[in-house]
Amino acid sequence: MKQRIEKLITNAALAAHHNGDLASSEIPDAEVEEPKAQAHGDFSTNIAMVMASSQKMPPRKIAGAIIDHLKDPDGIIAKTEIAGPGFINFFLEKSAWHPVLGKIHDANDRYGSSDIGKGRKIQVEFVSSNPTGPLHIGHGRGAAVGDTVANILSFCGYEVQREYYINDSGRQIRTLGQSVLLRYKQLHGHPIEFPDQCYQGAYIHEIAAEIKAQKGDILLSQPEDDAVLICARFAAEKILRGIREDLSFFGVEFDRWFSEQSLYDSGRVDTIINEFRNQGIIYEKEGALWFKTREFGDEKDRVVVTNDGRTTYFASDIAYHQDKYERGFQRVIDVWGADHHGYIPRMKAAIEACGHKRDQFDVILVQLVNLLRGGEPVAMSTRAGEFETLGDVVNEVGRDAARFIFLTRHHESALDFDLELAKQKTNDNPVYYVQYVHARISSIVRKAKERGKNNTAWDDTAIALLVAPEEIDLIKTLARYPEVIRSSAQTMEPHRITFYLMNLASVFHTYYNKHRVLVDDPRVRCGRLNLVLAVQKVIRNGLTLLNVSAPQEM
RNA sequence: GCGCCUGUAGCUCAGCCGGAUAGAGCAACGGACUUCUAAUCCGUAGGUCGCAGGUUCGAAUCCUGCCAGGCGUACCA
Repeated sequence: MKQRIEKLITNAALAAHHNGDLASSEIPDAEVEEPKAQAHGDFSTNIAMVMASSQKMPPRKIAGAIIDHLKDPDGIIAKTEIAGPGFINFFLEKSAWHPVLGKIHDANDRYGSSDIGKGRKIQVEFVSSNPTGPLHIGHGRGAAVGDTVANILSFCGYEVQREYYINDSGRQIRTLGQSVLLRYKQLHGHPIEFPDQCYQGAYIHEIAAEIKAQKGDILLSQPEDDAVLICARFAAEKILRGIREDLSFFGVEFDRWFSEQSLYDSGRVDTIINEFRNQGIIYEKEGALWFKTREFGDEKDRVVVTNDGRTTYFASDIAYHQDKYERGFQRVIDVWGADHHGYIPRMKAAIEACGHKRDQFDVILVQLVNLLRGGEPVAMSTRAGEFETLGDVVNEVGRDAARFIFLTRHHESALDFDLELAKQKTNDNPVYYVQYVHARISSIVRKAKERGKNNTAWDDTAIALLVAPEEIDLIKTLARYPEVIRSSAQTMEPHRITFYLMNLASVFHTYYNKHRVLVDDPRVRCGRLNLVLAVQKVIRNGLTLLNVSAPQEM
């Protein structure tokens, strides 16, 4: 609808120019918004004010010229007015809104989808938690954001791939092996000293016990390095299995699990380091190899190989991201914890050094989650190994509530996640508020069938009877949905959909409390049934993007 | 020190590529169930948009400086 109005305005401005009413041919794209105040109409534009300087005319006069040339062949505009310093306000006929329902009816579960992605390949990499411990609630937020962004982009015509990068190489994996081996020795009655930097959690004990059950005391007689490696591999595999299970339980499925170690095994890391060396963007200093990220806008150069010959995490990350583009992705999106934001400039540098554009790489930063129970913070120290895992949380509050709550904030705002609140089935808890709409409408449809009053055959004359203010409000809200999806895709902000759904739910509940759907007049009933069915479709559509269920009853 | 993020109603947050009188939920208070699910709705009240300048016809929104909180600033990941 908004786009239609924009078109009418642009055409009118062009016509005004051809007629000599507007001097300059410089016609900016009309920007149309929905005014906050109802008195300002259904839509308004500031185009006359924007054009004032280039046209060298007072805004209100420009507005007048545009209105004079406005063509409205479909008769959707009831009234226009020039207001304030030069706004043009549009008041629409109620009948202008009715076709929206037809569109939803026809598009069904594709309503709101678009082709802005034009089939371009895009990759979303998210979670990518080290396999050194179970996922915690912060990873859950990253998972919800990444998964939903992927859904939205796919809905908007991108070819999306979801990927999880497994950091299965390097020091932290070795530390994991050492931690397990120590606990294993302890189980065999050896006195041990357990260093602070080792992983403290109870799961380390469990893994050690499993190894003991499978292998007995055989590791005790092996060289330390071998034993550590065996423990590391065993533990990482086991933990990764748990991570997959937790994610799957949370409704997240990846297209690919990409191993960091594979980049070393295939020699990719060495290759890129040599390439950069030949290009002169990697140099040696004090025994280490440095990548000139400064030349690409970073504040200082970064080490890729340490002076004792170990590659850094950054080195494999360069190879990894290069590989992504070689797989044909035009755009790459990484979802990171906000505490990694300092890493962005060097990653952008790497992207550019590999011959790609900086804006082909985006990072979505996700702020931390404070886990609370009844307002009291829950201890969450990974080092001490005291935490509730994502699995525990999802188990306790349910997948729907967890996913929805993660998306009730802008991803860069810190989020308080209260376990008690998340379980509450009241309107403190927005998930149920939205799901309730779906259930209520399902109930209406069931009742209609029971009473044999379920004729919903499309009938323009029945739709035309939807003229109550609450009905028009509802249709207007439904009309906004495609725009919300588009902006959500463009900004990669999934919370826009969550907010939209809460708003749609609110408008629906208001309508529900004021009007009855199953009235005696068959045509009014048919029109209203079609209206609520459209609401139900959009609610389901939006919840599906969030991967939250749309229940038939509650 | 430098960089990034945040600061909007008592609380939790939207709005931020400039628009008209700044929004929602919760909490508070007062109402609405013989009806299609009260997990709902209606009403009242609540604000120096951190502070100070600047740009503009117009600033919560853009720019500068300051204040407060968080994070980062490794030959860690």
